Amino acid sequence: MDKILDIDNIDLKIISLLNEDAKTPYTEIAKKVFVSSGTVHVRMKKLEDMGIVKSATLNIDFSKLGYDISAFLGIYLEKSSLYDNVIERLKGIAEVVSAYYTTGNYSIFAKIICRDTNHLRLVLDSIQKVDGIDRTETLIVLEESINRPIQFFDKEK
Amino acid sequence: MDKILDIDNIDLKIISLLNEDAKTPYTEIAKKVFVSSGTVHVRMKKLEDMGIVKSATLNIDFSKLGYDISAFLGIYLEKSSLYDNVIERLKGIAEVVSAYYTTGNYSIFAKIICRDTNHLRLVLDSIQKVDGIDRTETLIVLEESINRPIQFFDKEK
DNA sequence: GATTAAATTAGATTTAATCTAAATAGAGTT
DNA sequence: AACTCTATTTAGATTAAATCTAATTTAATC
Repeated sequence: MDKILDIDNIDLKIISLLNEDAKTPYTEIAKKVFVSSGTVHVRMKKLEDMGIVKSATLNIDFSKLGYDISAFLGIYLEKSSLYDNVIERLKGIAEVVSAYYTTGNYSIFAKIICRDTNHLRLVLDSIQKVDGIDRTETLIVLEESINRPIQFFDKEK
Repeated sequence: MDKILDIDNIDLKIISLLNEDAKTPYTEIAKKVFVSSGTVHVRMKKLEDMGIVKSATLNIDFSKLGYDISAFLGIYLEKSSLYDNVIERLKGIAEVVSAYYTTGNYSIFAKIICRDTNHLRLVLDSIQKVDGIDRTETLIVLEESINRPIQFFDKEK
């Protein structure tokens, strides 16, 4: 029953290598993991079928694309029962890239990405207008010091 | 001088499409953007050379890999001048996946991913032992309701 | 409208992905 | 231990894509 039991070290190594660069050819992965490229295919197919590997995305430097400001938002709701409604509304705001239900003071914890301070102001306005949102606290990101995938294998040690 | 001027709608469409699925063949991207696959290559090479597209990573369902708990940490430092030192120490903790310098109360805002509550406790312990960290506030993620890339083109409208 | 520079394209070549069938390895049974 | 069944891995063949090059088209400037 436990999905984790179906995953061995070969799977984890494949995931780790592809997580560093998802465009690495399976033939190259195969060499590093000491199996055939066919096996890499079979394993990746399994991982995708199991829903463990969902897709591959680009790692984009948004600031170089003119999206210079990102911010975390702590959102307070009027009633916590409004959670689902508010999430649906947030999905309609393109600048919202993530939203979480978390323990702590906030009802919703979200992240937004904007071009500049003016754009940020517009986005905050549209979020504050969403029915059910009481108030928000904004943590503007001034520096991203760490941003990396989980490390399954400790390289240092 | 402005990097954004070098980027046109073709670039943005290519990025958008590949951001949904980075493994989409360039030939297929080419059809959707109405250019040749050679152009997609040239554009992607340009975007990579400019550092706009940094790499491609897998989108992994960590809970299915046994990493069931993620949490945001608001970290208070004894002195804000200790920022760089503390970041270096956090880089040594495998479970820390991101860390930011933000406005607001916290000196550092970080995210960690753990297997279970016991693992979380161990990681929090090791973080609280880092020299320079005064105290931490933990926001445990109970549900991830939104997690998506920026949408350059509004699909809804 | 001619000239130059830049970007795009088609087509050839190299490389990788994918598929299939055979070989191997593993687990359980007698 | 030999046998059977099953699952996994592999090599090799086929299909498809990436990559490279040279030619063409497009755009910009005079």
